[in-house]
Amino acid sequence: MYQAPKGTHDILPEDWPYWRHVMAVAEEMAALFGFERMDVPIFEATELFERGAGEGAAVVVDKEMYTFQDKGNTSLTLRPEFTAGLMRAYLEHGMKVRPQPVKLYTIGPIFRQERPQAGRYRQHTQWNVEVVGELDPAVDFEVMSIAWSLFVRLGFRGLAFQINSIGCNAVDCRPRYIEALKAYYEPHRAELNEVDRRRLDVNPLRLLDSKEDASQKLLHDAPRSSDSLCPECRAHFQTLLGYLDQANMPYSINPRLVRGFDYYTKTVFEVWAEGIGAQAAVCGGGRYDGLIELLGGPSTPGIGFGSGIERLILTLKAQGATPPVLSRPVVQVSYTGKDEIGRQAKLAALDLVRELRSLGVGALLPFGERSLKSQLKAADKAGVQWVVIVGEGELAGGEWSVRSLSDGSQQTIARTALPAWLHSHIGVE
RNA sequence: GUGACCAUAGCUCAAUUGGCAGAGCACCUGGUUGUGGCCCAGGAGGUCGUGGGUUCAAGCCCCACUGGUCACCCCA
Repeated sequence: MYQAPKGTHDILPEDWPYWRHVMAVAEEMAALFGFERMDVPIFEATELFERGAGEGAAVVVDKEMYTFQDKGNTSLTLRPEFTAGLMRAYLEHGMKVRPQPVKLYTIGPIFRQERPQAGRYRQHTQWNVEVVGELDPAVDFEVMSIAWSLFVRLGFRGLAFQINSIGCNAVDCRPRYIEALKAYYEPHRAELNEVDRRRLDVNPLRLLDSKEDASQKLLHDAPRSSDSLCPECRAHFQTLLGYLDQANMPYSINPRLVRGFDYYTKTVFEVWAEGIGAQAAVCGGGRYDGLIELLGGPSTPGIGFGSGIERLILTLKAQGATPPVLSRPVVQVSYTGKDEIGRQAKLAALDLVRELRSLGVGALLPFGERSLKSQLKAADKAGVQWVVIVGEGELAGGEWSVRSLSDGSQQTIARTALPAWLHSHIGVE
């Protein structure tokens, strides 16, 4: 038997109500905040993602990307994120001539070859929101607000922002902070395990979200990036926190919240919700003022976030939320009879469902040679309100039987009057 | 990539010391010629994840692989 590739999932009919609900609310929020949808290809030139990730992360990134050669020997990669592709499109279409900032969102699958675990898949679907071309902290606030609004609208409980500023690449900002961090940890090198010693050498910021016991103890007194910001980054951060205060949006400054890639600057944030254990974050984002320049464009600020739909649905289910019910057909047209009468009845049923559907009335047609009993059972399971029965007596009299499945009552209605009658009785019990 | 646990019908799970493959739900049919839900009866549905090995005999023991879950690594 074939099975879906590791880390991928089928979305079954019974899951679709959740998907439709989450996507509809995301679209609704985008409209409310004035974001426009823009879609980018599912694969891009490999180099885009490699350069987007920066030198330091290239090795790690390569390892987890789905990269392949096409028949023209071009190296392509299934997108492992949205931001790089969206910024490529921003540059390619000269979007800097549009009114700034450009507010974009997109929804679609992204691909990373990681070991699957709860809420983490090799193919997952992300809602991604970006604002390009404006440095105002109010933009940071706007982006955080749209994420927040989505989760509130979905009814999530236990919501809280985690926020931090990791500064910029100015010498008196993050570089100075990283030196301070190294200076703090270096005397304790012997206490660290192998993984954290490697972090100390390669990516000291990552020591901050280490889950190792020894590092946990050291964390309490470790220097905080938000205390080591240059004047500009400090002012940006303080202004943003002021906006959050004024809006009464709950946050905690999390000095351990960092990002792995060099182009991230200033604001980083996540939203945490009750629900699915180790993966508490329902969205993660940050400011990337260095990215567009890294891709060969003019220095342009940007900020955005991504939120995994699968994880949102897991959270919805864990919190016991149910998506809105979908409208389903309310009528079934059943037919019965032997030989020529059966054929006539089936033809009449075909005509009636066609007419009902053209009036916008959802109608089901049973198939095969099932007994009337079997057809009624199926109607019950399908949840229809009315069953029209066409058989020998009905054909002879020109009046068709209409049975209400809710109370079992049954009446006859003239054939010509039936579509209008049903149309006016939809939803009426 | 590392570690732990796991894999039997569509789903949830049984199967004694290694000795005939099972249940509930779901699906189909029937319970008198044309009437749903409840009930009753019957039916269909399995390479016991895959491939090797041990054994007279393997769902059960051993090995490998594939996949799942959880945590780590990493997290654009």
